[in-house]
Amino acid sequence: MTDYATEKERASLANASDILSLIASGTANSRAALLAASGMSRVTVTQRLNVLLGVGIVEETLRTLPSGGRPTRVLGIRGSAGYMLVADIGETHIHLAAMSLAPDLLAQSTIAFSIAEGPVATLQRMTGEFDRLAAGLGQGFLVAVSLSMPTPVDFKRGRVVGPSVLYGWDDFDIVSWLGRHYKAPIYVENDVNLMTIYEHRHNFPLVDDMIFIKAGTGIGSGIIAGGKIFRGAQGAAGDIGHIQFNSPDAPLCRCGKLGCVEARAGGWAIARDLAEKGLRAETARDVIALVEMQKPEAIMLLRRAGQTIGEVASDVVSILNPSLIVVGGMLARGGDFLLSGIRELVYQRCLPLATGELKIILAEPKTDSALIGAAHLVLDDVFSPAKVEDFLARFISKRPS
Amino acid sequence: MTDYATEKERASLANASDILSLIASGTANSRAALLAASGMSRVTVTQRLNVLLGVGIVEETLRTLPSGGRPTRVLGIRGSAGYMLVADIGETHIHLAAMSLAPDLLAQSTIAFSIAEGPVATLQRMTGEFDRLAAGLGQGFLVAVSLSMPTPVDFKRGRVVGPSVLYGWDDFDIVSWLGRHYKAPIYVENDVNLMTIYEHRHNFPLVDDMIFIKAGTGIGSGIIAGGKIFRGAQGAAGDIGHIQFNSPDAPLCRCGKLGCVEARAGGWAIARDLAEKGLRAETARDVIALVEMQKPEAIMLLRRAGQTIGEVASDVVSILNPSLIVVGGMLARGGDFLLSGIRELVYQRCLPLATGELKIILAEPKTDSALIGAAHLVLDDVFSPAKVEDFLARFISKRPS
DNA sequence: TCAATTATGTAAAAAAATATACATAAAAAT
DNA sequence: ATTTTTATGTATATTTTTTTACATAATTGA
Repeated sequence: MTDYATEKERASLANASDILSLIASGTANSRAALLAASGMSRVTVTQRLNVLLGVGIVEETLRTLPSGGRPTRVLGIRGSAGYMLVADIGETHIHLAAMSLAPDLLAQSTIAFSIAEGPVATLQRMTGEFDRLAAGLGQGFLVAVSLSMPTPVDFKRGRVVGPSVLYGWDDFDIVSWLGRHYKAPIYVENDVNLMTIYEHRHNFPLVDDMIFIKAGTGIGSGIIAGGKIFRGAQGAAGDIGHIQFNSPDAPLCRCGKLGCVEARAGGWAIARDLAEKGLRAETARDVIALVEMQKPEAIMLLRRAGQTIGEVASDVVSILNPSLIVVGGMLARGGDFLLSGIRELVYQRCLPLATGELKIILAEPKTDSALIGAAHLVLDDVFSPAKVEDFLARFISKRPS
Repeated sequence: MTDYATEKERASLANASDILSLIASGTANSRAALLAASGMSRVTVTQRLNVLLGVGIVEETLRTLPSGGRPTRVLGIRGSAGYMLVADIGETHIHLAAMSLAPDLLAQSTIAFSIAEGPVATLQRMTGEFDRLAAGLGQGFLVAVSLSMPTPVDFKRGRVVGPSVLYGWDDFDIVSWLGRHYKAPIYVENDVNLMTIYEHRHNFPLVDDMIFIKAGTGIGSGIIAGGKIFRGAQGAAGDIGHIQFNSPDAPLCRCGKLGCVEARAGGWAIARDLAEKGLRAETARDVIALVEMQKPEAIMLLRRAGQTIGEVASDVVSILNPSLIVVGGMLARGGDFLLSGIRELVYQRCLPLATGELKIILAEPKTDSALIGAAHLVLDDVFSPAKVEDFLARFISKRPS
């Protein structure tokens, strides 16, 4: 008898998946909108939605929308229906967290990390910490694990690729390793792409074509093309830090080439130039500290860095014609000192057609944007039309009943 | 009685639209594949497919695929089910054609054109010529009209945008004007994007991320990102001709800026430099003629142009990480003299991660690739899941019965 | 040649979805 | 307060789709 009921439930849930996807993506957030968006009859929508409400993956929010008549009751994913484990691996620390499906931070912690540590030891310590965080939540459904890496990542294969600052991680099969520990999808993505996803999903969900530039110790960017993150063939898209400009004084980059953007405008390059002038600076943070102390040398170099970034940004604008550029990373805390140079070069170099509607703005300083981006990445993928059915199957079989 | 039958037919056709879309996109090309791809039952697929075969929009091709058992009968759009009117507006001529849905050339003609002529007079002459071409086909179903423009185009709005070489076309509502003459969708797109679509759909349909560079009198490019043409916010994406490089000898560009790629490596720039050296050259064609005559000056300048294009191509590779770059346009007829410089700079400047799998090749010389691209654009859009239903409705109401 | 394999068609029964018609609910507009 | 408007629920008849079961078709491989 129970078996029969479960069978029934399984079948209903499979059918309900397209509705769940519409709700999760924000395409439709009410019964009326679901009717229009799904093309199904009201009876069917009602019935399937009730299944989703019944198993607790969707909820009626407290919010309503005025409609001219009876207000629309807003539907949404139930944040507490499951949790994600996310981690942002930096160059000195790893920031770990458990997040709800809202996505909201449920619990977090930070552990030390050395780029020399190697993947196995690191992942072992991470799973230990993840397990501790998860235990604090009590029972719950693990939706996915999602990692932010400070290196290029081949997203499809779930691996660090290319010469990386992380020793021993190149081509290490992170997904398989973590897959032995967690029976849930594992995502691995580059930190700049995740910060880009955060800015897009969290702040500018309606902008279809935008760029996020991270100006920190290094310089990188992420691309939203047609509303989706664009990764390129190897996941290396947006790598603007090592675009070269010729000039008589082209400085040597840490990649071994001359005149890279990063060697001119990255935090480490500015720190190098400041040190030459006798000021103590090693990191992007030090540079910003000096700028905030109004040191003229630091301000001048940050302005010049803005121009260099503007030079490469103008290439990006000519090639991609975005409608928005968001500038983040530690150097963005230098505010207009950085931004004005970027704007100057972009408006000087690009054709009016491309700059007419273009906005170039600063990101809010936010230390955990990659972490939240990692959560958004999970939600976008797990609830996508192609995968939502798998999600639901896992959800009903694993949820505490 | 006939009314009832028509009602029935209409309803069946609306349901059959998703199957038509799968066939047209190449996602499924057999009954078995349709079963798998559509998720519908065999009975339903058979029935709907029979409707499509019955009205003559789909056909069983002569081709079969070995399967290990009974061979798969391959399905496809019936080429003669309708025709498209396409035109490639160049700077001195307009190339017009009627094309089948294959897409194959059914009839074509060329008329003179002056960039000073203005849109109304031009479109009037074009419709006259289109009507003549269509009359030669006898009765038939007009699927769409599609135009290739030698200027930036805002595809969504169907208009020429930005300062253009065509006087009076800027912001002229081409779609509305032609819409009064033809009761069919009207498409207007930039020629480089259409050449890009041609290369992608015709030669490299499986490549998801590629760039087409047109090196002719001017220099432009088109971007395929995630398997689709990428246009950017204003349709200006791929505009690499006016990316600037600093150098002491930066030449003046026709856009008014100094040091643009086009002013260094465009056909007009090379002709300018050749003329300075006493050789007679005005167009990209003249330049290639001199190269084919083995004139050392011309070869040298073409090589150098290749390096300049390689410089901007390396920016594109860093930003987009494509897996293929196709180089076309008149200058591409210079073969390795152009290509080697491009390759040299890209491999020198880009990180191995981005260049490891990258292929850089020449396009086949083909004068009507924009024209065929214009046809592919129509087919991709008209049979897209979102629009295929409209297509079918128009098809049954207008087809000769 | 014959078995194995995959492709494809279809009748009949069962299941699912829709259309129709009639409800109630909760706000804004009057 | 009452009407209007939009949101939403549901029983019933009807229509559509799927499932099941049994076919035939056209190859490859033993």
